[in-house]
Amino acid sequence: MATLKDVAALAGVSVKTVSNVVNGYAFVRPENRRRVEEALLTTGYRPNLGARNLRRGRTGFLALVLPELVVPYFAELAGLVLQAAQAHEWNVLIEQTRGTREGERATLASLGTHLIDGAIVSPEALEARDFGELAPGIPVVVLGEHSVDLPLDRVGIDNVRAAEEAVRHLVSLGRTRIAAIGAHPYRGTAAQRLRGYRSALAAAGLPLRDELVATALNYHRRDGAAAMAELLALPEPPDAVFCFNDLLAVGVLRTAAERGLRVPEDVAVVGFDNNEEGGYNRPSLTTVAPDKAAIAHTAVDLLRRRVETADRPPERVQTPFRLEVRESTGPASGG
Amino acid sequence: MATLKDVAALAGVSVKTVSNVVNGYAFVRPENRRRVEEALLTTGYRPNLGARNLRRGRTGFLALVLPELVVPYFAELAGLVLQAAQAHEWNVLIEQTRGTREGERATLASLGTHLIDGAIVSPEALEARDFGELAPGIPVVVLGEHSVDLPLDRVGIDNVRAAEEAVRHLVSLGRTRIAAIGAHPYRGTAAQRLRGYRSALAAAGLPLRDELVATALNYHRRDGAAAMAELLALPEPPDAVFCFNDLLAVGVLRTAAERGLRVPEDVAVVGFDNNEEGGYNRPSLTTVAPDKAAIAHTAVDLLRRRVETADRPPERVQTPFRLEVRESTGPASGG
DNA sequence: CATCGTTGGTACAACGTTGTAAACCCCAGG
DNA sequence: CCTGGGGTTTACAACGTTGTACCAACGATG
Repeated sequence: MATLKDVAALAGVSVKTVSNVVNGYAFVRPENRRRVEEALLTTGYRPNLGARNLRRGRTGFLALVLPELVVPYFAELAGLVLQAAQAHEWNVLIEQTRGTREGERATLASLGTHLIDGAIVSPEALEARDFGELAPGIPVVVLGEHSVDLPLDRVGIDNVRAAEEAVRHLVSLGRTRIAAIGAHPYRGTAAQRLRGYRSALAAAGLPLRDELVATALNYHRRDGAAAMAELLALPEPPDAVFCFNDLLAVGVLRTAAERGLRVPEDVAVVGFDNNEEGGYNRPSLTTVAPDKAAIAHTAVDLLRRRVETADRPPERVQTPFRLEVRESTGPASGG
Repeated sequence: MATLKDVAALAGVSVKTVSNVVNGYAFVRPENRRRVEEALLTTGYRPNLGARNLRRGRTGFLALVLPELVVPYFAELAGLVLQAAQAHEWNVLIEQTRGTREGERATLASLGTHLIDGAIVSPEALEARDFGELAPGIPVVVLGEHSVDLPLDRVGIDNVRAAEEAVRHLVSLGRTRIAAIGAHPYRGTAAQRLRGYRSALAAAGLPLRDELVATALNYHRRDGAAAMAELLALPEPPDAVFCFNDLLAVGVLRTAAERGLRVPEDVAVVGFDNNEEGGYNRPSLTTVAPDKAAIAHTAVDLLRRRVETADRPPERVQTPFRLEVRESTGPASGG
């Protein structure tokens, strides 16, 4: 593969002159510029980014740390981050943590090797000190809530308000036994959504029943199905379910259908994330729809600014969301 | 961030001795080794991979080129490739092409910049010459079929046989008007699956009806829904549909339900890819299930061998698949 | 004609790492 | 005492790029 040296030899100029042409330096004699450009074409020169970055002190890489790509929310988000990063000439390195604290710690630890300019991290189980100890000096932007407050840039929606809106919607349909699926021992977003759920119930004057709050250690379809099975075994089963993500809701819909329940007539269901999948379900899924493109774009932009000037106070950006009302809480269902 | 030089200064030895310790060179005096290791700890040294790779001529990166992450099949595959690559100490760079020829050309072209050791490419619209011209000398493994035969390593299932098996299954249910959705002007896999569809019909003595073969320029849910709407507008609509991927099938199921058709009683539906989503649909989706883990693992391994020895004859590896029979072709449905 | 500023070009060093080769030390053997 | 040969360490160059400093040529100015 051709290097600057090869091009220079062919064009009969110095290496630096070729470098100047490549980088658009103004003062090059037309004659030389022509010769260099010709040589560039015939050799098919492409800059060695590794060397360039070594020299420039930047790597051109950005890490995107997330639990797993099979979860549609993260797949969609990753796609959008890829696009946003492209605009800033960043290559994206995706790392899966499998959502475990060990996985997340290991990933963060392997980050500190000069090969990335910064990281966008979507944590699930991380604790505060993990960041400080394991990724020292690396610019980091955090997606969503996390349990402990850290001086890091952060992007996400207002989960409390979003959950409130979802539950208020169920209340407005006349539902009184509204369950929640997705409580979690240490996930920050889960705590926020639970808080919104509770405050909305309280605001509506509905009682808080512990048996209607189901824990989910994972947020996959099967966990939603399992949780719904337990809720339906209650002496007084719920007439509405608020799920902390769409996958849980899909599992809920499946279980409800298997038990012969009609949605929304017997049980109304609301999800969270607005995965494409939910719109094609039968019934289609009412869901909290965060503006994922805004999240991706904002995260990349925050990271860019953090990389440029490290000594800025950390920012906390809230991106918009809306409630997407569909059949699973609608007036009539196809089911 | 600490460099070898810093560590060397602290330990009172030369840079090379530190390098030797870091790389496990045998002949270092115990006294010096101890001092260096101590200095490594106190400085928190981490090698600059950019520089190391520049020197070694390897980058430690691998590109995964695919149409889009929002398509569950690619998200699942990407997750598995990430895992497989980790075992070989490769970082994975994901590039989205959006499935267009221009996108794929641009991506391949941007690859030739020394920053990756090789690429795993899942092409949709690429033509033969694009590879040769745009990614010269870069080790490439191709996923799935593509139109033109090229001397490149390739991994995939036998799409013809897989499609045959799917259609045979529909025939065995007594269906006679079996439609196919997903024909495509230049996608290699589409051509193969169409061939399997045709040969299975022929083997069963069923007529080939052109109006039952629906083209889909994209393989998203909405395309399946649209194609199904057209098929149902036929004077004699199909009693079974074979979709070239699960997303199309999900769209088909949705449209069928909206028209009040029962699946599988009125129309049986088979998909392709075995996305997790399909198992939770109502009815759950019968589908061709390729062994994605095997595909990912094989692709990474082929690439490793190609990088190590470039002058091997290209290999074509076929990975296993099975037909996953579920409710959408089963005896009874919940719908 | 000397001086100056501008334009165009080059040599060199440096980014952090590792391979090569040479130097150093020490001890055994002649 | 010298020599040889191992173990141990180091200086140097190189990977491909770009910033800095410097040099050369030129026309304009005094």
